[in-house]
Amino acid sequence: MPLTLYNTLTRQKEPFAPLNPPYVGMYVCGPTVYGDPHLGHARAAITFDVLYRYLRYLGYRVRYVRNITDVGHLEGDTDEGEDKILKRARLERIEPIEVAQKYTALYHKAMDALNVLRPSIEPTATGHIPQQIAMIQRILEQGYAYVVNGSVYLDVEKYRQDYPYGILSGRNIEELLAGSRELEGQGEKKHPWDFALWKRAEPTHLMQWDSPWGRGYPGWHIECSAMSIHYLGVPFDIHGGGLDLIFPHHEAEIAQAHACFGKEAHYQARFWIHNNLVTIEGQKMSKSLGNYITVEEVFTGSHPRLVQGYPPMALRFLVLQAHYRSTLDFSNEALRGAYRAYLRLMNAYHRLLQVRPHAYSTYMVSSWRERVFAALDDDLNTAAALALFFQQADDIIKLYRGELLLSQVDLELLLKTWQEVLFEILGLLPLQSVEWERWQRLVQLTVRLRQQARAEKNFALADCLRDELQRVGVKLLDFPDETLWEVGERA
RNA sequence: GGCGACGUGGCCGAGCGGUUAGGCACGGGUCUGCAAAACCCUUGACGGGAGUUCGAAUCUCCCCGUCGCCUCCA
Repeated sequence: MPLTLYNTLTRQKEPFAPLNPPYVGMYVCGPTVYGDPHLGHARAAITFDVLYRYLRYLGYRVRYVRNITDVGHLEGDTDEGEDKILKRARLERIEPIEVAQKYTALYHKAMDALNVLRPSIEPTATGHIPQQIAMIQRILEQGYAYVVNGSVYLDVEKYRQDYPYGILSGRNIEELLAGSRELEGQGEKKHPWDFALWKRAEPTHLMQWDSPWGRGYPGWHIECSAMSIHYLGVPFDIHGGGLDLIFPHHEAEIAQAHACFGKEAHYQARFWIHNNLVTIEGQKMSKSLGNYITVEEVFTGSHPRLVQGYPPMALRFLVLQAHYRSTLDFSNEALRGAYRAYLRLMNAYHRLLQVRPHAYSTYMVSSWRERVFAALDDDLNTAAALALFFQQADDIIKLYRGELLLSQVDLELLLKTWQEVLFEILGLLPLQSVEWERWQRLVQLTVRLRQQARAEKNFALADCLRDELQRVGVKLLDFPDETLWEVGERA
């Protein structure tokens, strides 16, 4: 079965096939770097990280472009709004570019911790002003934009005569207009739904560039069109982002692509993929509401709503346990559950590494493996795929103890599936650290000492050792003939 | 007001016409020096109502509720 993905554009799952196999062009809207990376950033990054990893696993040569937005995006919806990065710069009393650099670094740090692979290309908006200007110029030449007072706007009314505006979001312009609030400060535009491609800058505006229309800065949506098309051509295979970007951001991108390149642009991308949002106790998390939890806070537990901190993989696992198109409600309980579940799987993996093959198998591995990949192929159903691993986790200790048997071939296939899916595709990290080997030997020694104490009926000492091990996060499994151990939560 | 999504057992979360999802937590039992783990067993679910169907958590309609987008946001 081929990989199928839900396409927002067509509102259905479609088999994925690249335009120019084996190459795949994928563009994902990255962060606007003016604040600490939060749970929403983590979810989006992990979602598309898994898609990226899976496409590569399937043998595609993927060029993955994820931008850094380091300019523009006004606070309000009027011409007088303040650029968010500039506002941050003013608050922190640093240069705008320092704001961008600082938060880009924090974003990278957080994503690295979550084992999110860096994209092939990570372009910045400020680094691609010429491409944006060129695109705007061409849109003007095609007659789909107009210049007013040093600003350039996309003429949606004109565009609608030739292309469907609202195709991605399912929006109807008349209704949109009727239902929208009265907006102030839009005097320059011919119609309220026109949007800026280029904005005239006041002399005091800190970030501005020369353009054919005077000093100014790019509009809200042009950077993604310009950069994606610059690196991937048009149309390209996959365009991704958060659900909240569908309108107006992605709708505007499609319009810009058509306005610039005509029907050849073909909705800019074949597949439009959107991940759902993270909620906190059922409520939307957003920068503007100020109720967001940062990735760093999850690690340290230093947020009023967090009971304690958890390692990065707990968060990654939590994200993976939900389908990317469902909302994910974040809570202490959910995070704790995810961490425990992660530990259980990783302990099973380490046990699996120690299993010895036998002459024959007592159960089938290949059919299980097929079901795992069928889940991934079904619109990246990571939750269903993980569920299948828990099924196996129960059997691994039996394999280890010889209560179930696998042949060399089956055992290798099982191990390969665990490694490929859990680590390579889902991007989880195993428990090992640089200290793992040394740590393991110390635990082993302590376990043996306890066994000896038990043999001598020195239960006080034996229980003391057990409690101490528990405190550093070692869980003991006593069998009649041996004692095994695995990694648990720290007491 | 328009567009869209969703309501699944204590919590999280798959399923999209008929088979146990799964995870976390919980109860009883076996085992154990005591525990843990394991195993066995049990409990407990599909917001409400009507309809389609041999059969619905899954399709249709209505109602209730929640959330998102329509303004920057992943």
